[in-house]
Amino acid sequence: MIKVRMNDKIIEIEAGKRIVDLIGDKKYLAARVNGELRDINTEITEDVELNLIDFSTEEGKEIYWHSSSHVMAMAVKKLFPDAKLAIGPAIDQGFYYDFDKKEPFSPDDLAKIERKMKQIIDQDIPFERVVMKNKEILDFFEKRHESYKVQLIKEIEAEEISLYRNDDFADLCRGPHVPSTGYIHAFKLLSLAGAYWRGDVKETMLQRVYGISFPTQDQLNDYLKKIEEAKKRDHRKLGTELELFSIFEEAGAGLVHWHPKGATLRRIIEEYWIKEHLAADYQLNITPHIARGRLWHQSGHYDFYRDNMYALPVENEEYILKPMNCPGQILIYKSKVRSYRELPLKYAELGTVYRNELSGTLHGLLRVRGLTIDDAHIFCQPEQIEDELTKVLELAQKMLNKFGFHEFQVELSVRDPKDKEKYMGSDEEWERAEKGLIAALKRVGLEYKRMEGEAVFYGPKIDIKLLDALGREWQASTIQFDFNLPRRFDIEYMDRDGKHKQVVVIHRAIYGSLERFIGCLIEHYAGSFPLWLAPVQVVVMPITDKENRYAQQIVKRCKKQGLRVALNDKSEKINYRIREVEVSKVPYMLILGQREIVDKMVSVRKHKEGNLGQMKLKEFFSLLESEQGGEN
RNA sequence: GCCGGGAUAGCUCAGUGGUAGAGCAGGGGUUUUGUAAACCUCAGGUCGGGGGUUCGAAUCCCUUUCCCGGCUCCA
Repeated sequence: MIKVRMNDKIIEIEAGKRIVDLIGDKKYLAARVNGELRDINTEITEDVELNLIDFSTEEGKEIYWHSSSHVMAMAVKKLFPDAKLAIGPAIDQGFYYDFDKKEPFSPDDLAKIERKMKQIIDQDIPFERVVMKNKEILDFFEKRHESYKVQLIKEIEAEEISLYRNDDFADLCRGPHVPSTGYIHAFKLLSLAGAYWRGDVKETMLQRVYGISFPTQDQLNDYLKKIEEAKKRDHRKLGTELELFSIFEEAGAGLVHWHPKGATLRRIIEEYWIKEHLAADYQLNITPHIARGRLWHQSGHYDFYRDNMYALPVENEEYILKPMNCPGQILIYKSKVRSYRELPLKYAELGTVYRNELSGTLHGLLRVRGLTIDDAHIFCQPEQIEDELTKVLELAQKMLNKFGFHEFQVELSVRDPKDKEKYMGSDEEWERAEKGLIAALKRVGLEYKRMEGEAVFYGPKIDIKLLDALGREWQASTIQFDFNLPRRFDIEYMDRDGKHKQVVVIHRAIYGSLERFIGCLIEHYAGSFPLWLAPVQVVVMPITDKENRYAQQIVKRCKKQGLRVALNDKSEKINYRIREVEVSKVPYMLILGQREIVDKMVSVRKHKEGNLGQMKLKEFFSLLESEQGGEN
């Protein structure tokens, strides 16, 4: 007999029993055996401590989805024996598997694969772990003509490698897996996509199938429903419905046209930005949209960014439509000798730039070709770095919070320690910059993820990412050191000791771009903007035309109060108009009938909440004032 | 840019080789309305663009633009 401590209970069993035999139901998918992840098909031969893993945990989900991807691959191999297996991992939400197959999958194939998966699940085929010597396993997959697996094996240094078998299907895999295919209950294949082998453009394009699975049908239904709900928040859909913006085929891809309501929203966001930046000692400047080619040669953009730049001929010279604001701002800095007394000097600009992004990457407002960066450049001395970075992070936090963004992913991108050659700047600069970034993150108390080797060649950076309705990450704020431009432009200041010294340049943006930020904002609020952002804040509605004059007076007083107000006096029933305004997501309606005229009141209806009853107009104004500031 | 799927009225969508449709939105009229859709009526489309096959194309083929989902890229 051996002792097993399982989920904090100790039981005695005979040696050689499998973990799964100790468990009653199929809830548990795998286990940690003395801390190590194992299949629950594993036999127990000695005293151990077991922690059972179910679907509710991150690990559980990963195992479940990974096993699901094996089931999908099994089905694909049965239906299309020529398809070669590439990789099939679990991802944040579900799983995928990449196949190399001559004929791409058609959407109809998904249904076929699903049916075959169902059969495989019904057969409840065991997942069997097999450990082989490196050489053996190589032969095994070579015989099966699984060339991608062969490539992967060749890169594994371990002497023994595991694979998982289900009948005649086998996949190179570390595991663990659920004990048998019957553990996969509710699943759905979601989409098809092309994906390069190893994410490399020069490699073969594989066929990727995405799917999701859950232990119960209800969970699957909930998930699918959630996706449907998220699609209703899509900023592209809401942008049209709420008349915020358009992107026209006839005008060009990725070029945003702001309608009056969208332009109002954007103007409010810009005005808030200006207010905060002036308060934080930034100075505003404005730089031109085009500049001579030689400027972009000097900055280095011409060498590194040419493919993304739009060029235009001007007389006998090439001009460039600016893809960035840095060179212009730097010229302003350099327009005279700067003293250390001026530093830190902070230039900010809502700079509209144009970038020739690959057509396949464009996405509503979130990825465009013409964008306005809320750009700023901080010129400072080395010893000012930490304070300045801290101020930027504080400002970013404050401003993002103002818009209701409280949770965001923060990434610190540093250079690849193994390949220091490919970066500009000295070791000293990199170390100082990185130290400053980390210290600032610590000072403002932001959790962050360190991204080794993700820095751009000219310096380390911090990125803050916002999520869209479907949970996809989009970079908003960014704080980047630049060791390149100060050298290329000889950006200096006169120090206290009378010597010219190279200045430290930090690029930073808080919104990232107005376009992307507003795209995320629309999805964040699902189009129901808080009062301070709503393009129209109040709609005044007389019930019949007997109240029109009173309504006009109310509109006038609202305008005088500084509200964005509209009158809706069309000859539709009041219920019709209430619905009309309700779906347009305007925060407040004032409904005026004979009663209101007699009592000198307004009847207030709040978006999503309904009738708040009658009040004096002054009371209404103070009600609005209490929520006018947004969050903070 | 690459892989796959798309594009029909302002919007959402039906229409698989034989005279282009619906709902909503819009115009006109009737209705004067009390907290989420009154009624009648009218108008609206080179079926994304170009080329081809066919007696005949929204429908089949080619091409191009744009969109969607991924991949890649993201100074």
